[in-house]
Formats: sequence, C-alpha cells, structure tokens
Amino acid sequence: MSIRSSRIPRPADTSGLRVDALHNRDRILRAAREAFATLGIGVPMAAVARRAGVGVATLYRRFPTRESLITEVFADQMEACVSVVDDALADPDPWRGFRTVIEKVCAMQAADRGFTAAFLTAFPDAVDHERERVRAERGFAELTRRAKAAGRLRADFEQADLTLVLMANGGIVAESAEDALTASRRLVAYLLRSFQADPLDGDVPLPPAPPFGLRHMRGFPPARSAG
Amino acid sequence: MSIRSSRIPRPADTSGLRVDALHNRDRILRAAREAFATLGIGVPMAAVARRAGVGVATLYRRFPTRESLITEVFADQMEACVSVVDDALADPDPWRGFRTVIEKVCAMQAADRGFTAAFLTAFPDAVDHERERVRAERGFAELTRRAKAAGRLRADFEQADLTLVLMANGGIVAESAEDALTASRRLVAYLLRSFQADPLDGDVPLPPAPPFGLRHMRGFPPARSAG
DNA sequence: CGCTAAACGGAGAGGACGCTCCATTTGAGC
DNA sequence: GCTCAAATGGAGCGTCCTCTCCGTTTAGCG
Repeated sequence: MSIRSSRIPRPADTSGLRVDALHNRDRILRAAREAFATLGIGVPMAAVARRAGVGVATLYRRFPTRESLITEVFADQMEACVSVVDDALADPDPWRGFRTVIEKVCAMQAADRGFTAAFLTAFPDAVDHERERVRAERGFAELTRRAKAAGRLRADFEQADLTLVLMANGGIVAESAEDALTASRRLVAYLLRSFQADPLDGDVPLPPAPPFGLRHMRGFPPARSAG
Repeated sequence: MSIRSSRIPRPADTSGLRVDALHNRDRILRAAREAFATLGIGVPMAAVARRAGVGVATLYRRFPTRESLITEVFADQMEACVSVVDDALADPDPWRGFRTVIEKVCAMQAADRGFTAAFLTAFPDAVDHERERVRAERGFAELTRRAKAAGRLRADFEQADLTLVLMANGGIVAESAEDALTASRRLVAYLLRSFQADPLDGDVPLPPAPPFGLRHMRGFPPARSAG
C-alpha cells in the first residue's frame, strides 16, 4: 500500500539511489535540458557534464547512452504532448481541438530545439516514448475523425499529414527562440488554413500523402557518416 | 577577342590547369555532388576524395575549404533557381508564375539533400551564390508584386514567407528521395492553397511574419559545438 | 565515530575528422 | 626522349568526441 511500491518504475528506477546521487541526477537532467534546447541534441556529453558540474563518469554511470539521457530529458514534454491531445479530446468543438493540438505542439517544438529530434526519433531504448507517442497518435486520429465528421477538416487530410507538419515545423531554424516561435506560428497558421474544409475547391485534389507516419522517421537528425 | 579572355573568371578560373588536374577536378565535383545529395553537406572530406578516387591532398589543393567545394557543386542548382524565376517572370499568368517557382524550387530542394543547406547558408566565400541569390530574390519579389496585383496572391504575403517555405520544406527527411518528393509536393500544395487570395476570409489576419529573409539564415545547418 | 559500499571526477585510451607536408609520378614543351 | 614544374597520394599531426578505468571521497548505518 506504499505510495512507491508500483512494480513498473516509470520513467526510471531511482529508488535505490543515495541522496547525493539523486541530487546530481537532477542537476544532469537540468543541464541536459538546457543544452539540448539551445545547442540541440548532439551536444558533447562532456559539455552536459560540465554544465551540470559533475564529471563525465557520473553522467555515464547514470545515463549509459546518449539516448537514455534524451529519453529522460524529454519525458516531460512527451507527457505534455499527451495532455495536449487529451485536453483537445475534451473540447466540445472538434475543429478547435484539432487546431489547438497542432498549434501547441508546434509551439513546443519551436521553443525547444532538441525536442523535434527527440519527438520524431524512435530510439531503441525509448520504449517509454513509444507508448506515449502511440497514445498521442491514437488521440489525434480520433480528433481528426471528429473534425472531419463536423465538416470542418478536409476529408483528404491524412494522419501522415501530422508528420508532415512536424517535419516542416522542425525545419525552422532561427537565431533566437522568439524568432523561431514567430516563424512557427505563421507557418502553422498557413497550414491550418489549408486543412480547413472548403466546399468551394473540393474538386482540386491534393497530391498523395507521403507514405510515412511518425514511426518511419528513424534517422533524424540526419547522420553524416562516410559511405 | 578570344572566347576565354573574359576578365571575370566565373565560377572559377580553371584555365591554367593541366588536363589531368582538370579531369580530377571533374571527378571530385561529381563525387561531391553525389555525396552531398545522399549524405548531406558535412560528409567527411576524405569520403568525397575516396569516391572521386583521388587523395585528400588533391581535393584540398583544388578546394581549400569545404565551402569552396560546396559553392562550386551547387553553382548549377543556383543557376537553375535563377532560370526558374526568369521563366516565371516570362509567364503571362502571374499566379502560375508564382506557384511554379515555389513548386520547382521545393522539388529541387527535396530531391537533393544538401541543396537546402547550401541554398540557405551564406558562406563567406560564396559571393557567386550571393549574387545569384539576390537576383532570384529580386525576381521573386516582382512575381509576388504581380500576383498580388492580379488579386491572386493574398496581400499579406511577405518576402520572408519564401524563407519560411524553404525552411519548412527543408525539414522534410525521408528514407528515399521519392518519399521526400512526395511529401514535399503535398506540403507545397497545402501552402500554396493558403497563399492564394480568398476574399471570403480576408478578415482573419495572419500571425506576423518572421523577421528574417534568406540572408538571416547563417548557422544552417545547426552547429553543435559545446558551450 | 568508524566502517563500507556507493558515488565521484579526471585522466587517458580509442577513434573520427580536418588539414598539411613531402617524396614520387606525370603531363607538356623543347 | 629529356626536363621540370605541376600534380598527386598517403602518411601523419592536431583536435575533438565518446566511453572506461581507477584512485579518492562521502553518505548511510550500526
């Protein structure tokens, strides 16, 4: 009956840790969050360690792979995504729900440089993300269905278009986070305008949807190894 | 009166080269084109040299910096961009001209992975690109003006939106070039649909345009150095 | 307070890449 | 063919990054 006796230790089992270790773990996570947001995923591990004020060994002991660190760092954001979708599902107006999801998620993406990569990438050990992503995907599919049923979303909108939006939004790079956000907002406004159903030009067919969903995006960000 | 006596040796002066050197230069350029397209800008120089079947020294002698190589490799594409704009300017239908430019350039971008980065980046020694980019930009501004005058393009479309399109399109990453093209086409169709003037919802204002143009995009692709 | 396992940090091995130096090869004019 | 400047290729050095090993420090417990 203890609060912490749950058998599934999500997101990670930190119960057996000494208090100093726990403290350092927090500092690492905070430092990594900062570093990823400003420099992007792929900052040297040593830089994260330095920002956290710990040695590299401590970093590696706690997070053996870069991916495990990323997974943990973005756990919050992933959960935030899920709640965004959940909130939208509770909205009585289907179109507003649909619109809000895209707007909010894209804003998150624009604000945090590393988030795009983390969100779009399926890491081998990011099973936690996997589960949440699937849940978000399901919820979004439902939102899509409702918005179409309400006649507000064009009928040929596909699930893959969400990926398209996220990739497009992820392409935005700017000097400052504010500039990125401004640009993102405008892009999203343009796209949402097109997503709306419009009986006037229903006869102009869209090019086919790309053949991928979120899970087809392995290899992001682009590798650059030799051939 | 000689054919080759032009004082401005654009894009590069290769006149004094021995035939074998010239031959190797071609092989390097071809190899680099391939490598950039598939692996992206930033492939190891050694990989380019290996593909070209030359030593690294040969590569460096011909192209002292990575940027000079990129400049040369993408000279063709840059010229192609300019012609696309020129063709569009010759089109009697302003909207079709506008639309075609965006479609064609985005298609080029989607087909060649390195092109985005090369196009968006202002390299110190890429003065050649600079000139062509300015020309393309001017032409596009004129196209925009005409399309607006014809009432086909929404009045609040800004030059910066072109950058937005290119960034968004550049965000597309896919396994194969075909998938990327498919995705790009769909994205572009969505965006163009929004760019069209529509008196029905002229009262819905767009978020402000991002405060940048093509030349504000230094730092693409994202650096990842430590802080 | 003292013991011990847990935690720590930094040095350094290992590897990728950028770029240069230099001994050797080769094209081109005589 | 002979000569020599031009061209070549790969060895090698410096740098940056990942990840591990190991001697030292410290929290937690009796």
